[in-house]
Amino acid sequence: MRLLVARCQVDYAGRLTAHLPFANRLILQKADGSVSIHADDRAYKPLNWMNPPCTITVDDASGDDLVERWTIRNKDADTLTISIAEVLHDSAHELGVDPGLQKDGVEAHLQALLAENPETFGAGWRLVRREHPTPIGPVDLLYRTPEGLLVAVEVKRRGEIDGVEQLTRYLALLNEDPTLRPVRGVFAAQLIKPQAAVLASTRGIDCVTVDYDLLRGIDNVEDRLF
Amino acid sequence: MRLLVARCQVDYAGRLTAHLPFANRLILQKADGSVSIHADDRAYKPLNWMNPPCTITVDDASGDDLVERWTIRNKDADTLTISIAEVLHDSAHELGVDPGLQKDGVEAHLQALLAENPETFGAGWRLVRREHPTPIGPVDLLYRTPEGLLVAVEVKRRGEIDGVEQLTRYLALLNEDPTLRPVRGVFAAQLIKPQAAVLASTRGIDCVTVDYDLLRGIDNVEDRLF
DNA sequence: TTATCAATCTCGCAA
DNA sequence: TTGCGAGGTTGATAA
Repeated sequence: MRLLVARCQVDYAGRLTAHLPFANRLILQKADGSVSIHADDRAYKPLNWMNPPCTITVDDASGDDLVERWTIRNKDADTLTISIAEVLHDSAHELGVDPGLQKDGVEAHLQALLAENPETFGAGWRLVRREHPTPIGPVDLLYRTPEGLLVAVEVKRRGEIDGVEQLTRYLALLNEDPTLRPVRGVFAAQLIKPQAAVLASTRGIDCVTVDYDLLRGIDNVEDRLF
Repeated sequence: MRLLVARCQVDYAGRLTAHLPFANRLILQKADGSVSIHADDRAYKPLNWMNPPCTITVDDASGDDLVERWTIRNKDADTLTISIAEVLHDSAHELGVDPGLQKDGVEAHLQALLAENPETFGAGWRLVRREHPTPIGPVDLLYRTPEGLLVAVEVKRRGEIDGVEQLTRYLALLNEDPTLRPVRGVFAAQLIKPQAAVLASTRGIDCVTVDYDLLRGIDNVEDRLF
């Protein structure tokens, strides 16, 4: 990884065109060839960047009163041009391959917990299938109630309007099949936004707010029993 | 901006929990207090980060064979813990405030061009209003055809299924108003994905693929005439 | 390769 | 403050 602190001007041309006037910035060149330009604020997002794979060409541009000019291109012919006027710091470091991030608590885990705990929705519910395939995508969870009715469940970490729309499309499709009909819908999330809840109710979809920590607790208790 | 290259272990607890085992990484501490941790690949996304505003506490952790332990917290009590075992590089740089990015070519510009060129959709079309307000959000463009019919246009850079859903909601609402009814819909984008086009046709919505460069050309020609 | 969907999304704007 | 939509979204996964 090369760390370059420099007074520079940056131009990007690709899906949009963007320009950064001369100022002091950090330029990061990584082992995969990627480049990013950071200002002295915001943790997450660089001012400009070029994702790998890309190629870097370095030109002498002393005629333009520059130390160097970098031209970085990817396969879509997007170009990032960095005009370096003054170098304030330049160092390189061998970091090696990163062992990578271990995550927990995402939607997949929530779905798995709900698959293992059908009673979250109602007494006597049974899981029919996870990721039930349809032509327009998989239904997260499909249950059968004690009355023998099918219920399609859409799981989100945060329940927003898009999720209700998605479930609505699944329900319309499932209810076209006479062997399944009638199929009800349940929108399950850790947090359901009011607008999503209102839209769901107009569609006849029930909302269930899920307590992730509680479910995980139930799961742990069951683990201990077995 | 402080640049720290160090062998470190990182733990995040917030919306999810995540763990990074010991390895050499770049730690960026910026003037706004934010912190990000980068591996030697990927231009855009840090492995871990904490957005501003946040507070950093530095502890001596020599008892754990560490140089330092940083604990970073935001207002939601998310915590990012960086355990630093060895420092390979440490430098600080005054960059000043960045003049910021100048952009062109986003959806807003596309919408402006379409507002100025109603004939893109049909001869004799007139613009009624940009950002026509409704209770569920603004309709991008509202036109009247030579026949006196209203047409709501949703503009996207890339036309996908969500955009069709959005326009459908607007049309349902507009058509509830007897003083406007009937209102047709047009989905306009630089590129319309097949799935979106199919969904639009089932909703009776027309699709128009817009050539941004051509429109901009027309615009330039008009500028010259005036 | 393409399509789909989640993300500690981030970021900006408006109510 | 919250909500909503765009983003050079990025990134992962399945078809």
